[in-house]
Amino acid sequence: MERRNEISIGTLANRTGLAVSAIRYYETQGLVAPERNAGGQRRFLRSDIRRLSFVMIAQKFGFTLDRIREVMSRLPQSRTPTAKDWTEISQDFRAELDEQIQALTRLRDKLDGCIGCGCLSLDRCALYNPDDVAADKGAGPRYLMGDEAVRPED
Amino acid sequence: MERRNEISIGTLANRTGLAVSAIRYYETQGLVAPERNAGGQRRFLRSDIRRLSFVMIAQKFGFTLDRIREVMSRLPQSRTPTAKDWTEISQDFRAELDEQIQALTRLRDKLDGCIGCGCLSLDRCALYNPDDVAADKGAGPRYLMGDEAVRPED
DNA sequence: GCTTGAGCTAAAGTTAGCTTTAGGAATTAT
DNA sequence: ATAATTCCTAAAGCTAACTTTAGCTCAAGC
Repeated sequence: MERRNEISIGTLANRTGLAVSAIRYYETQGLVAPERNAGGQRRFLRSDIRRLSFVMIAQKFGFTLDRIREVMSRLPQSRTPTAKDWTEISQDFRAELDEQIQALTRLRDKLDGCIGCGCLSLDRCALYNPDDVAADKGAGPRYLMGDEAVRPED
Repeated sequence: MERRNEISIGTLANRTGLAVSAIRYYETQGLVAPERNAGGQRRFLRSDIRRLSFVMIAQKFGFTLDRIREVMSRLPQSRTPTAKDWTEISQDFRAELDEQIQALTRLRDKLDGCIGCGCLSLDRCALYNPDDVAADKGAGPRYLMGDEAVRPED
């Protein structure tokens, strides 16, 4: 039975458009924390619809689930988050999003310079500098170029 | 022996900062196509330094290896690419990059509206519309919200 | 001419973000 | 009361972009 203010995973899936499997996965990642009923089935709160909507929006912005969990951890634990609570953490994202846009724009402007000069591979190229976009999750140094031996005809 | 204009995988790795294993992987993905010497070892051209530099730059912009291979396939096959060739395909990227920046900016502006109204989860929310950033590689519908049952206190 | 470093292949492992599968158990509908 | 849904867990699979490992060969230096 779905009691007032309690919903099943299927209902939550329908409301959010997420797959049931995705919601279960989000639980393992600490993004929602449903209770269980007598039969062991998950019982979510209606406010979890908003919670997962927030997750989906943040993902559209390119944030990782880890980062999203971090930001959401700033929501009050003791009570159901209000509209104001959501607004506040949204502003955090807004700031990061701005940075990301700016980083991408800077990179684009550098590329413009390189298109002009046609080098694209010499170590004096502006793209050489790693003052870049986002965090590269991969391992290793990954620096660009350093190709002093390339001659014009290469 | 490294003959004039032929370099080993190790040399290429040093010049680009890439790991040897990454270069081998790029070969499987059709991003470079080295020849082999008598002993079966890869022999790259010096111009491959520029090729891989281009790959690295494009990756910074967030392009997938598949997309990069596609764009690079427009380079001349019959001769070593000139600076002008590189400039031309760079402009393709430049255009896509612009679109991406604009999409992100639009999304940010929508978020601004939502921060203002504090809804963040109602189906009249601007973030509901999927005129979005990039292609979502994942499967499934993935629409946002549609949460008519959420009441103010949720 | 032999030791050591560089290279080779094939296969398995890694992270993120999920989905799919298999085999049961709980709910809901009739 | 029984059939049809829905849900459960655990484990394996998937894509991207690589790395790691194992076991072996090649090439370069002394």
